[in-house]
Amino acid sequence: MISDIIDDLAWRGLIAQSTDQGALAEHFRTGSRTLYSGFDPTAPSLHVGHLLQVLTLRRFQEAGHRPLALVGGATGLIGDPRTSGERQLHDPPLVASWVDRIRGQLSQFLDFSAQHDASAELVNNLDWTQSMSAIELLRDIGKHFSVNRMLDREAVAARLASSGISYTEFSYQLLQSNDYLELFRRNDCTLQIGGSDQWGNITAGVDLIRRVTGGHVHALTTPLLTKSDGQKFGKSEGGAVWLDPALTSPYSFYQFWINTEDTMVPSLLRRVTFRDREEIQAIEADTSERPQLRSGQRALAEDVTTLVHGVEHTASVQAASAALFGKGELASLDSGTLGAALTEAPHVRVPAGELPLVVDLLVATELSASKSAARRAIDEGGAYVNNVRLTDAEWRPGADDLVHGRWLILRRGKRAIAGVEVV
RNA sequence: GGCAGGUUGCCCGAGUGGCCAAAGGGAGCGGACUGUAAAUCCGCCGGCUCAGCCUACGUUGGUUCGAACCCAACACCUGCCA
Repeated sequence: MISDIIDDLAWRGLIAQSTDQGALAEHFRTGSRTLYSGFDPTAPSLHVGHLLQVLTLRRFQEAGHRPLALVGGATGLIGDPRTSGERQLHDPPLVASWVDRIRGQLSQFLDFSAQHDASAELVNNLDWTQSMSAIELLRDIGKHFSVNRMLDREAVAARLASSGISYTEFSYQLLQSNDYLELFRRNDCTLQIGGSDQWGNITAGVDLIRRVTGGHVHALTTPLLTKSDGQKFGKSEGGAVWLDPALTSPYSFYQFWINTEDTMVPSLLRRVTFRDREEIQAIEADTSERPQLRSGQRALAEDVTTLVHGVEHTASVQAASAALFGKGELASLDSGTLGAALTEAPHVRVPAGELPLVVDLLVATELSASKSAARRAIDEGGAYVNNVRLTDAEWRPGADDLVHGRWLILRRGKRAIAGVEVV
């Protein structure tokens, strides 16, 4: 157990902003506390961007505190203002189905049977928001909010200056603040954590609690993960990296972390793994001395994939990655190893007989988005079959080209590999 | 409600009758280098039955041999006024 959780978070680079850090540290040093973080159901799954919050809840729990994971069944129906523009409202039944899926995902990261007072709990703000009347919201909650201050919030200000903002989204802050108030009353919850973009919403809750109850509670935000060029972290091949294996396969998930750029390895190891300081510092040293070994990326990918997909899947995708990206010839792998590796990677099955044109196979395996893109890849010298560069877009593989009589290994560029199994 | 401006490809943005699948930038992709990294350089970057054709510049209709560009109506956005 970590004796000083706040100190540990600071070392890990997980504190972007907080209310009085001395008081916060003291608060968590002197007893088992309850904290929460909220997750709005805006999609059927959480993605890697949410991971930081979930794992930070877990760190608090491992330090003996009680985490509440809130799913925004109510706030998800409203939508937190984004600078980019008004969100599209989703139908309540759809949001409800997302709530269920996200509850399941959250539950795998926290311990619900913990001893003492540290057992985690899942809560849904729809439970207390649904029954609230308009009068209650406006009189009991709204009266404590200054529109002047709400307008100062970055996302709101940006929207006012550009596309405008609906009353619906403008009201979001009231609901989130009320969540904090509710959890403070029900569970003596005294800390809310979130991404640094949530600072305004969280401190609004802190203020509300003080005004309504006189109570003093805390706020802590984690830095948003960004790449070295300032780009948003967590996108892969144009899409989000999801935690749901049906949306992002464990193989792709593992590959995402393996491809982490060197400069991000130290901060990610600290932020998303549970290794201790000595170990992380050793890995960092090794990564800077012998970066080509990618030991930091490997540790990172292994740990995060294990957290999200479990030990077994991690072992499978590690073996697959080692086979597909190993130095040896793919054809020298035995049939079982190759088959297992290609099954983890994206793959398609085609019937024996005359095989499709290679451009069609590139599309079928989603290595290329269209036939034009596939032809382009071949023209540019970026497409390979069985590690041999293709030169003819009209090429059609024959029986002789199959490895072990039934496999074709397709590759686009250096990293994207897919299998074709002839059955 | 009135007046003005705007709506272009994944994003930003130029284009105001034929030379426009549409400048430039970003993102993305490939190649070279390397380490499944970053940076850099080069190339690509709507689709297809690919020397051609089809879709596309808010929507619908019109003018024209020909429209992203002109006209009309509608929708939405922004600003100013009420």
